[in-house]
Amino acid sequence: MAKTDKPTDQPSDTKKSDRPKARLPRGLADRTGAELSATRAMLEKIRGVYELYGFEALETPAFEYTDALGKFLPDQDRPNEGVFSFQDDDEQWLSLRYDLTAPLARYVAENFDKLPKPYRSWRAGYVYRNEKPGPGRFRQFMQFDADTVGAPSVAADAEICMMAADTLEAVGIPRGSYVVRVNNRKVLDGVLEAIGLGGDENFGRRLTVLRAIDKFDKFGAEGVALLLGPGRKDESGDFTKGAGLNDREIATVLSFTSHNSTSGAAPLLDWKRLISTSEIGTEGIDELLQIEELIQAAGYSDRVKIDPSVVRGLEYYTGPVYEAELTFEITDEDGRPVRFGSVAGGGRYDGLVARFRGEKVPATGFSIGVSRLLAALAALGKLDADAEIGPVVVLAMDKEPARIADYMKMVADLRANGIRAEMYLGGAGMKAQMKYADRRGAPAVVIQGSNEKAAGEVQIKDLVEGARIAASIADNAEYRAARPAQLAVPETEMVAAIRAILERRAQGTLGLAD
RNA sequence: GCAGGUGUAGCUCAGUUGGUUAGAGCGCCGGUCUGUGGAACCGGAGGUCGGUGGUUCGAGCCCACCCACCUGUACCA
Repeated sequence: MAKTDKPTDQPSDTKKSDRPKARLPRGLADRTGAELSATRAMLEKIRGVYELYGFEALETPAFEYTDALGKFLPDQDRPNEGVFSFQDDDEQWLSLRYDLTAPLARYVAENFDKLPKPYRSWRAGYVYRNEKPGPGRFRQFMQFDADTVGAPSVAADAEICMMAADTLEAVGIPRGSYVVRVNNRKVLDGVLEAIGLGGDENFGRRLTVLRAIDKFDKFGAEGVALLLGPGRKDESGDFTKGAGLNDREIATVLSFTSHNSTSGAAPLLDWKRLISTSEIGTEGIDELLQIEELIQAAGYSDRVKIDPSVVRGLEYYTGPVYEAELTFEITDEDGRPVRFGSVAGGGRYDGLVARFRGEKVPATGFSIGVSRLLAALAALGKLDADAEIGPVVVLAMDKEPARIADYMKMVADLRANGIRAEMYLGGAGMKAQMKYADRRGAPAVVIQGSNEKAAGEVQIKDLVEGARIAASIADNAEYRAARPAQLAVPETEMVAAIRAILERRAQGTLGLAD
């Protein structure tokens, strides 16, 4: 920008206070190079597993009619509570999807007659939730779902649990560093019945109890007991009201849910005796026994385990529920342990399609939180995070049109040979151009001033090698004079020389681990 | 939503008992340089001190309200 001595020379006709502030809305994120390619690679791996299991692709739009999405209808005062909503020309409410299951239910209901049953599909895409963002929690995030619609058998549930395990391993989570935990909502219902919380009038308290159980991994048995009983006070002194159960009832609930993940039929049979008075509970246990049997037969017992503390979506799931949890711990930069917890979850939702069709359509599905899984992989060091190799940069040493044409020709030659290349298009001098090339991650630059031009040569500098050599040169004058990792070649050999550098770089990357 | 905390340049922070034109380091942009990334030197951009209102001759500093962010918690399809 030109030097100015008067503020009236402002190039913009807007006053500073009128200019918008360049800022990202909270809870959203920009993503660039390495992260994007890592995401792409991960999505490909997940897709590979899903398709191997026989699921087919489906894409639905980012928004739907609000009533098709479910119970989160906007009201006049707070139309965007929880979901982002807006009105169409004809006043109908539309909402951004908050998961990929509700749109699937709509799609299946709308196309029911055309689809093979069971219908097995996968979907990947961004979903939107208008809630308070936090670390690792965004208002736009990606999910990757697979669902089987029209299959009443628990074999469909067992299959999805096994697929979840295969998927986590495919993206690089080692066996033993995760567990897929399975429960059955019917068992929890049976427990609730056993402590006298059956019936419509206890709906609210049932929710409170289930929410308390869901906090097991966060607060432990004592914390959950407080939430089941009188309530719990957190670190800031804020108080959470409890479910008001008495000691015996609390003990009953905990006798189920405080078990760690298990496998084998024995504990299940114990639990079955405990809730033998409850018909629904007994049914739930029987389903879990079947799942356990299928999992054992397929050899997944070390990865997929029964765990009666899994709760998941409260008013949503009707049978088996599952959750994939990462079990390793990582410490953050402050040395505090970070748990990633659940990276995927799902369950059976026999009521969702019925909303549209009246008749029950049993379905079971599973959703991976792509962003969270990606963060976990990054922490594990499992991301293919080789820094992207930038383009070869041809420096614009002279700015006359004829010379620019020369540089453009060089770039064209490189591109014709499949080498990523560009001419420096900015207005700055050579030093700034070198900085630019450095920042772009360029493997090499091509330099041709008038001297080189007269000699029919170009200077080619290997930036990676150059940086290495430069590290041992302290004095600036010496550094400049040395021109490290730079060689002059005839113009006709420019492409070959660049290619040699790129090949050396590609090999060097493998050995750079030390 | 609730509870607690924090707001001065892109980042990390100074800023006297309230007193002229709000500073530093790092970063950023450019130059010194027919030339070379890092280093050095020189120059530059960048702040209505989170916002609004109040007290005062005078507010970055005091008061009120609001907003944003952080931590915990609630909710989470």
